[in-house]
Order: sequence, then structure tokens, then C-alpha cells
Amino acid sequence: MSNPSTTVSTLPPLGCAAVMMQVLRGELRERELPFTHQREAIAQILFESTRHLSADDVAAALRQRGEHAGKATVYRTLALLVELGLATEHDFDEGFKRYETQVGAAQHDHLICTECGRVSTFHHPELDRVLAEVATENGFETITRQVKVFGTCSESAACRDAQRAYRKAGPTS
Amino acid sequence: MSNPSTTVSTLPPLGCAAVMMQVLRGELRERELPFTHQREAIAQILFESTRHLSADDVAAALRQRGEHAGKATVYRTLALLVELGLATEHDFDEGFKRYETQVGAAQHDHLICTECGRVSTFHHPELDRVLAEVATENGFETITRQVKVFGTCSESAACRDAQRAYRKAGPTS
DNA sequence: AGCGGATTGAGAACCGGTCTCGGAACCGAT
DNA sequence: ATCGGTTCCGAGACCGGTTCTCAATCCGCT
Repeated sequence: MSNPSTTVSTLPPLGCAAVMMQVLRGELRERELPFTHQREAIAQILFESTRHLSADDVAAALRQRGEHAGKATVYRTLALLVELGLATEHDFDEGFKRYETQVGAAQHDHLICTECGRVSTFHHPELDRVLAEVATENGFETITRQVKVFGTCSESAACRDAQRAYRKAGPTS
Repeated sequence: MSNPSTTVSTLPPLGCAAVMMQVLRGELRERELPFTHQREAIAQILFESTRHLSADDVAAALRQRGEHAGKATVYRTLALLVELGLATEHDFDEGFKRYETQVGAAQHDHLICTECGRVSTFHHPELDRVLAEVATENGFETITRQVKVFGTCSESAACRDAQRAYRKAGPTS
């Protein structure tokens, strides 16, 4: 599949889950932390998913694969992945946290539909600029930021109805 | 201070707490909800404060005034104020919520120091524009938004130390 | 004052999330 | 392969914020 005479290596067509797993292995080794079966399984779940998973979702996904991990382990592992920079934590005001693979530095923000719960992502370069500006002006060193827009999307009829109702009621209802 | 021959009325020097209380009375009457002693006391606390109060802060402030309200009532009343548009709810990742008077439509956002916990506010008109743009592009009707920048401020020596340490470690530590 | 209906309060319940600690797994060295 | 020290894991207790329950109380109106 790859030409051995060039120095450009072609990546296997596995998608980024496998790559992320290699990165995890490396990060763990670097910190002399064991690469346990549970860590692998939980990371796998997260890396293969494109959705925002709650700790409970992860536990359920494990069960579905015939695996199992105590909830303490699930929480600890998710926290570890966040600390290693391989995942991000999100709070969509549901009363619990959700987690998502963080591949590279691709920062993005969220639109959350309060009607159907759908979460879509966006990235706007000007947002980065404006927030960096604000931080600098205030002598602030940014570690991370969260931008969440709550509202109604236009995906389903129910959402469009809610949208219309909200528009009519006015934004200060 | 004002010229009585003009039609510009001067407001009493009470500050906006009294005004907010009048608005609350009106909103409650409009919805045929009773204006109870507890609702008045809790709203008073919030309206007079310029800080972000937790439910516990409110309960403590009540005690200090020799008043009292069950915690269920505190939570219910705060939720009510939010629903009436007279307060806003914030989550600074402390494990609980904070509340703040929402006077008019003066939307603002937050810088949260992870070192000392200090919360400062800012308002950047471009932010409004960018987020409105994003919403429109995505067929989204915005109800509310949250912009939070977590990082280290430069108020105290400890925070500046943390800031320097963080800069050295790099933003992907 | 009296009435109907909403609110209140004490405490129990709930629910994410964290902590504990004995047993098991990992990993490098023998 | 195995040995040993270190770390991790898991079941369940625990924690703290928030919500629920329901009888007693308060509000607003006549």
C-alpha cells in the first residue's frame, strides 16, 4: 500500500481511533503510568464515538461490549484523558458532564438545542481573536474557554414550532 | 441637581434594588402569583448584591438579617427569578450554581480565575455580533448564551506565579 | 373574617461524583 | 517465567447540592 522508497508514510485506513490509542500509550509510558485493560477499553469507547458521552454512556457502552468497569474507574479514566489532553469535558446544563475526544488543538464551541437536545459544533476564528483580546486586556492567561449558545434549532418540526413560539413571545419573556 | 422645568424626572437615589423589587411585584401580579415574605426577602438579597451568590450565600445572608427560609424555598425562588428574567444562573465549575441580578438586557460574560476564584465580567460588542452571526448561519434561535474564560488573573502574587508556571509548561500541558 | 388555592419548611430522597481500602493487575528486573 | 514493588481497580459507603413530599401556613380576594 505504501511505497517503501519514499519517506512519506501512509497511515493505515483505520481512522483516528487507532492513532489516538497510540498517542495514549505513549503519554502513559512517558508518565510511567500503566496501560491497563480498563483504560484501553474506556479510551476506545471515547475515541470511536463522535458524540458527547456521559460517564453513564461510557459504562453502558462497556456493558454492551461485554466489558465492565466500576464507575470510580470510569470517572478516574475520563479525568485522566482530560488531563492528558486527549479528551475534553463539557457541561450542557444537564446536571452531569459529557466527554469528547480532543483530537489535536481543534477548538470548537457548541450550539445546544433546548428543545431536542441536539448539540452541534462550530468554529469561528473571530471568536478566538476576540476572546484572546479580552484576556490580554484583563491581564488574564487563558487556560481554557467555554462558549455555549442555548436556543432552538430548526431540525425538527417540534423545534421549529418552539422557535416560532419563542420569537413571538420575545427574547425577554 | 435637576431642573424642575424639564420633563426629565429624577429617580430617587435608592439604587436599582427598589426598582427591581417593583418589577418583581408587577411580574408576580401579572401571573397571579403571591408576593410572599420569603420571595421579597430572597429577591432583596439578590438585588442588593453585586456579587454572584450561591443558594447557600443567600441562606446565610437571610440568617444574618434575622430572617429565615427553608432551602427548598431558596432554590424555588431563585428558579422563579430566573424564569421571570430578573436573575441569571451561572456555573463556574464549582459544583454548584450561582445567581446574579439581571438588570435589563445588559448581557455580559465572565473571566474566572482558577487560582483565586475571582470572577470578573466583561462585555465585548463583537462577541454579540459573532455569536448572532453563528446562530443565524445555523438556523438557530438564541435564547441565552454563556461565554466563560477560565485561566489565571494577575491580581495576587499567587495568581501571577501560577500564570508564569502555566506559561512555562505550555498551553497543552 | 372566611375561603380556595398556592407557598412554605423540615427532612427525606435523589443523583452525580468522589473516597476507601483490600485484592488484583501491571511492568521492569531477575 | 516469575518475582516484587507499585499502581490500579471495584464495590460500596459517602458527600454535597438540589429536588421532592405533604401537612401546615400564608396570600389575596370577597
